Amino acid sequence: MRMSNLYLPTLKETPAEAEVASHQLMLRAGMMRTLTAGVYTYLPLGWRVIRKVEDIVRKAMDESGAQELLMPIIHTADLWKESGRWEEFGPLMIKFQDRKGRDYCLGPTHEEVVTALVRNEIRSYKDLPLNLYQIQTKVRDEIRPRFGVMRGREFIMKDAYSFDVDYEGLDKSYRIMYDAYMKAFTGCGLDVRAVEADTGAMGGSESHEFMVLADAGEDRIAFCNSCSYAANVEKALAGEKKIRQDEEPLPVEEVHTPGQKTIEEVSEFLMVDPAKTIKALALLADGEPLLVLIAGDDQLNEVKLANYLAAKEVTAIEDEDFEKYFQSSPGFIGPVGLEGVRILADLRVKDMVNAVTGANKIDYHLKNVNPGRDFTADEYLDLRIVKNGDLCPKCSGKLEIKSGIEVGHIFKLGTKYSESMGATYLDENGKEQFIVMGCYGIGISRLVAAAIEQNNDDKGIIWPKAIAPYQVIILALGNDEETIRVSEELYSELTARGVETLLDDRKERPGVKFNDADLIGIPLRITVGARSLQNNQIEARVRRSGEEIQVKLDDAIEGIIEILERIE
RNA sequence: CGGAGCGUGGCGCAGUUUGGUAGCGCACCUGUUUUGGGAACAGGGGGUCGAAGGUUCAAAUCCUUUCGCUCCGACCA
Repeated sequence: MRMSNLYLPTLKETPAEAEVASHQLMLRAGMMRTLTAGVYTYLPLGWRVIRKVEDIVRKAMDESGAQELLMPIIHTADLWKESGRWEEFGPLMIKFQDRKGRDYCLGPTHEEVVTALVRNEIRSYKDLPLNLYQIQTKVRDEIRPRFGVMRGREFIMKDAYSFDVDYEGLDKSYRIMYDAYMKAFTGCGLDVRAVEADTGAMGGSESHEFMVLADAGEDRIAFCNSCSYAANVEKALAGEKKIRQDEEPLPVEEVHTPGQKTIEEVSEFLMVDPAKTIKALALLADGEPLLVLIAGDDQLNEVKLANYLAAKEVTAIEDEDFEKYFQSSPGFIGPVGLEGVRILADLRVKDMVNAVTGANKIDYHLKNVNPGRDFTADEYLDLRIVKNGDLCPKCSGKLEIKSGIEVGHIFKLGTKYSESMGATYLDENGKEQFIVMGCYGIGISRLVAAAIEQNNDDKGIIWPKAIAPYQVIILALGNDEETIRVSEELYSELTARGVETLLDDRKERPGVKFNDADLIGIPLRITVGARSLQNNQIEARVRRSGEEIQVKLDDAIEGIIEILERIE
């Protein structure tokens, strides 16, 4: 492609709307433009990268035995009502009506549609296993779209659905997808880690997320420093740490703590370590009041709690509703003497000795509270968010927390959708059975953003070769005859050899060309200009390493291809 | 939805406190000279100051309402 003809509006300045590197660079490098929050147009350069990623993913899927199809974006409401997710997904879906007043939504995901398809076609165990996938635009009215294409309201996703006769088959299908995903991500030149994950709104049993480690990531992942354990902190279990307490339990003491409500305030006021305080959280689990106790220096993991309670919604009790359930006010509640409310406590609370907690009396706390002696929790379980340095649940190592971008997620769904939507087959005995399903997603557009997060410097993007929009960019510096002749020749020969090449033939000054080439991140830059043509040479420069190589003009094409082959 | 901030040519911003009829840099167009890391000079085009209503002789500026965007939380590929 000649850059004089390419629609590539690069920006010298960073648009104010963009905060993270990938968002800024996608705008600056002329890859995309904003229509409204979380909705973007891909310009030619950006779309080329998207298509590169799609092709790599498509190849990995096809090789795994999955088959590509294309499902509609418009979904009928009755399908979603069948699965029970019309209400569950609620405002996340863009809903609308047609001229007859019938309800629809734009597909945020396709379990319903694919299950409706398959239940009509699959009759026999002989038709299974089956894996169907598509690459398509998904629409989700995210509460807070952000970071450009990282969390858009409209995004490109590869979604696959597996159908098996039993759980053993699902395990196999799941493993095949797991491997295909690693292959696809590696093929894109990304450093991706698979981590254990919560199943969330998808339902089902086992689940893994594929994370690109990057500071801009919205997810926190716990890695063990000595074994292979890795999990999203939503899911990560806390290793049980027996705290040896040498202290003798002391008698409970009521202390006046006027206006001291938060753990920080109380621990500072009483001069005790926050780890020796008990945080009491007043919550409503599907309308049921609940007191949750965790150590003052821990945070409640709401996912763990909701999963344990099998609750749809866990929320904090609003200040104005507080009196309905408790005698005191927020900031002064505690488990001692509390009646009529279920108490759940984190395992760490169980071992605490002489702790501080609310006295259930405004402006008072209790010192020297001892679990078991002064109050009884209905249950002790793992409820906290793991922290840096926590024990690994699988071995004796320690956990380290890192940020990551979720580029893929795979789920063992089981029979959640086949049961609610009646997708069955006949087994060898002629008996009707529910199809066992799995679902598997890759955020194609997010993956592009993640790749940029992982590969950039102060000059711009540094594309991994596999997903670079072009492999080589030729800069023609100056408009003397020789420069033009040589760069044109190189351009047409490289193109003929199948090397995707950009020719910067614009009437721009050298500095502009150098900077644009760096900004759009083409892996290999070739500079043609009078300076080195004098010595019958052209210059090659590797974007990532900065390495500069003089290439003899006589054998330039072979030289360029050779360099290109050893670039990652 | 809760908290914070911002809307002024395509992009980045000043002007708003103290009302006086819109400005700077980049980009764009024309010409000349330039040409190895975002050129110089000269000339030029483009903005109902997010929108609506109000106060005033006069509103980008003050008041009310509203829309949009960004950031922090719950959601997720």
